Formats: sequence, structure tokens, C-alpha cells
Amino acid sequence: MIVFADAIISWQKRHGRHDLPWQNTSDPYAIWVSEIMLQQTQVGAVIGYYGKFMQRFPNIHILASATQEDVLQQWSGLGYYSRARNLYSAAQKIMDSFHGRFPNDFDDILSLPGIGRSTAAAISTFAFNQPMPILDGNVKRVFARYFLIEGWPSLPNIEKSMWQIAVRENPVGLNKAENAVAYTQGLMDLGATVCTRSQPKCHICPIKKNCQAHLKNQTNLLPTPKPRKTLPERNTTMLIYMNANEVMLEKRASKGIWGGLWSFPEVDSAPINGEILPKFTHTFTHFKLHIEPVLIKSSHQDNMPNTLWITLDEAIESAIPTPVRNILQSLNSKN
DNA sequence: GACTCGTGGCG
DNA sequence: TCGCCAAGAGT
Repeated sequence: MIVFADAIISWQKRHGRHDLPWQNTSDPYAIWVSEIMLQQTQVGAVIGYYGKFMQRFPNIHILASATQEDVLQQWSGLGYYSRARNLYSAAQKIMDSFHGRFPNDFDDILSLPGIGRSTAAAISTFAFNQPMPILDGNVKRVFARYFLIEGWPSLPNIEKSMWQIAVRENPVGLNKAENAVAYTQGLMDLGATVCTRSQPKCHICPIKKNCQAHLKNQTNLLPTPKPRKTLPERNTTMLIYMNANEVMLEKRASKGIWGGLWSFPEVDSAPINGEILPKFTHTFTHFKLHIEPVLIKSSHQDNMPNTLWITLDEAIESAIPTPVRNILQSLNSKN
């Protein structure tokens, strides 16, 4: 109730995070970019990308007038590339449908591609001081423990009840708007720095007195982990066509894994005319990919569709996924 | 409701 | 070393 929110708010003001690169601003564009980058991605992994992205695309207009290739290049290595494609697509929509100004209406924000309920709420709160409830991984963990909610939090019925709690606890009363930022930020700060998944710092937690998991000594059992199946494994052979100083890259389909990025042509098994490079494994969230790179010396420039020849140095700076970057860098260090 | 979609840090 | 999962959204 009020007690919960007040405890979070006062704790955040004293002990929360106040100096992240996307804080201390009300620019909806800056906040939007940060919220997209932070989806399923930890703060430490985002900070470097965020600075470069904002330098390259300082506002909506510049982002919208760039190419998707430019945007994917800045996103290269961060993962979940549909976020970058949707960010770019949303920028176009803001130009076309909202006169180039980021909308402040919640439903308008929610209508933008790549923005779901929680991200829309975070933008609404941080950029426009309109308190709307969020429900991210941090909040789910805090709620699961504080209210002793069993079951994997992303199960639809569990998540639904957590949204109800998020709405109920969200401070929307009179004169609460000024604390909306502190409450929303505080929930995430608490989950990220105190109510962590392993070894939570309950001794410094501002709400431990009423935390059901803490009182019943079940903190280490909550939240209920996701039911895991064994990861499926796949194999692929990447063909690295290379002449004196250039490699051939192939643009991947716009959807699916690494959509819209540049990679190597893939086949099921190695051809006999190549030099087999060391195999390695790249692990995704939902499968393992065993990659066998094969180097093929090619004096002529094969004219395959959706391909280009590019120097090693330029290739490394392109919109490529991480395993491709690793391969290119190993080739570069050889030469 | 289940699946897809990246990468890196951590115990 | 390896399983887990993080400021989720789209299909």
C-alpha cells in the first residue's frame, strides 16, 4: 500500500542510483533509447553502447533520417537486433504520425513498435512525470519475495497478478507525481542492487520487515526459476571467401536470427577446397550453435546475391553479430 | 501459451 | 566449465 511505496521512495532518494547516463534528463528521446537498450540487458553492457548511439543519433530527426544499416551498425554486438529495427521504425512513425515529437500520451507511446506496457510506463514516468506501473525482471523479483508469490513470474497468470499488484502499489494519489520517478527508479534499483537473485543483501533492505520471503526464510527459493528444457544444438559451416585483403559478407534476411546483419554464407558441411579453422560454440538463449569456419582463398570476386567484398578492417566495423566479429578479428591478427 | 530473439557476467 | 538470466516485446 502507501507504506510500500513510501519506503521505496525514501530509500531510492538516499541509496538509489542517480548518475546513470540516461538519468537527470527529461528528454523522452534519450530515455526511450535507454529503455530499449536496457530490455533484457544489464546496465553495464548498455552504458558504452548508449553513449556512442546518442553521439551518432542525438535526436529523433537524425535517427529517422539515418539508414537501418547505420542503426544496426551502432547496435552490432548488443544483441536482440529487432530492438534496433523497431527503434528505427518507431522513429519514422514519430516523424510521420506525431510531427517529429515523441508522444506523451501513454497509448500513443505504447503504439510504437518495440515498446510494450512496461517500457511505455517507464518512458511515461521518467520523461513526462506521469506515474504508470512497470513490471520488469527487477520488479518481478521484488514482488515475488515481498508478497511470497510462487511460480515462474513470466507465466501468464502469475504475471497478470503481478501487474495487478504493480497497479495497486503504484503511487498515483494527489501530489505523488513528483515521487513517481523515485518510486519507479527505486523498484528497479532495489532489485538490481539489493534484492538480487543470488545472495540478496537483506540486511540493508528497506522493506525487509514486511518481506514475506525474508520472514519465512525463503528468499533463496524465490522467484521460482523458469522451467528449463535442455538447449537444442545446431551445427553450421561459415564460408569465409577471402582474397588478398578482402572478405565476402552476405546480408541476412530481415527477420530471424541476426536479422538484417552481415554474416558469412552458411552451408551444412565443409567443402573440400577450404581450410578448416578452429570450431567454436556460440550459445543463444534458446539453442547452442556449433560453428565451423572454413577459409576459402578466392582470387576472383564471386558474384553471389546479397553479398559484398570489403576489407577486413571495414568488415569489423560493420553491422555484424558477435561470432562474425570474433572470426574477423582472429583473421586480422593472423595477417 | 509457447516460441523467438543476443550477449555477457556471474557463481 | 556451464547453467542461469538480465530495465521485454512480437508473433
